[in-house]
Amino acid sequence: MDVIRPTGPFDFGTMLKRPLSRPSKVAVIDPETSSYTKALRINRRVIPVTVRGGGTVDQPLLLLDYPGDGMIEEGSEIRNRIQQMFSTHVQVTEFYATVSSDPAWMPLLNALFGLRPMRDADLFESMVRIIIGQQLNVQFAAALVERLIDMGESFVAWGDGLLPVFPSPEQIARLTYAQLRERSFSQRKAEYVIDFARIVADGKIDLETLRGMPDEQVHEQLISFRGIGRWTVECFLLFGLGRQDIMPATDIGVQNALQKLYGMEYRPKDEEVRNMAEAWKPFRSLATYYLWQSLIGLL
DNA sequence: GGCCAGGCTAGCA
DNA sequence: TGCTAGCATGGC
Repeated sequence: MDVIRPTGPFDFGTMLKRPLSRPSKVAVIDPETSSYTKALRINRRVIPVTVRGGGTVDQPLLLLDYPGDGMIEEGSEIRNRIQQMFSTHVQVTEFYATVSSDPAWMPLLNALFGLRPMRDADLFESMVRIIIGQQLNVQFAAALVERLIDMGESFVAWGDGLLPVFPSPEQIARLTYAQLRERSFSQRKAEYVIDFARIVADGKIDLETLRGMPDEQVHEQLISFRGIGRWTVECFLLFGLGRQDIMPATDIGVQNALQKLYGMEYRPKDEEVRNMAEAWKPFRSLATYYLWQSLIGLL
């Protein structure tokens, strides 16, 4: 049994109960046992990994379970991915110190104490999910993602059954626009998703190289592709690459959350959002995540 | 039934 | 450079 010890506060149970998007077939969440299972693509292998929460919020544990259990060569990469996915290294205490001088934030901090951003396991999957999420309500976007997963028809053995795997770039590259159109994708969205998969499958971009680039350079690299605009890059920096100081100021959800948080009579536009966010540097990603969380109940 | 949703592109001034 | 109509579907 592989063990990760995040620094506290870290509330795994709350994280599982409050995913920003609806749970997906490729990520099995069981809030009762506080467990999360997902198949990770690592070096052409697909490995189902189960993460269980343990310990306390102040002294948390993450218990990893996967075939080969610590003995396989992918072990350290699995640890890395899980730490990234659950933001175990994020400086949440410093974030609290930064925003707690603003009384408006206190209810949010109290309700979500120990919550860390949940990131995507895989850069390709992350971008595809974000493209699909453009402009659509979260619920419908999640339904479209599920339909795409169904088309991949890829599974890995898990327990007594099979665990669905998010389609690879090659699998999506082989689809036709018409196939996605039949499943309620708009023509444009079908093109964006499939064209992006083809770019990756053809090796015209290596997403892994983006990990080492500064935010601005990632933006420059990605913005040139059709269907990828500023908002999409910012969400990719957040959910894919885990950058710490991103504020997608054009995001309608962020704008609504700020209007609600401060009881504003109008919805702030991007310029005003950027100005407000100056106060949350260098933790604007955490601020964004908490703002999004404030939209899904409890507050 | 109409407006809106975790936007983007192409076309136009 | 900056602005906006059109996209397309489901949720509320």
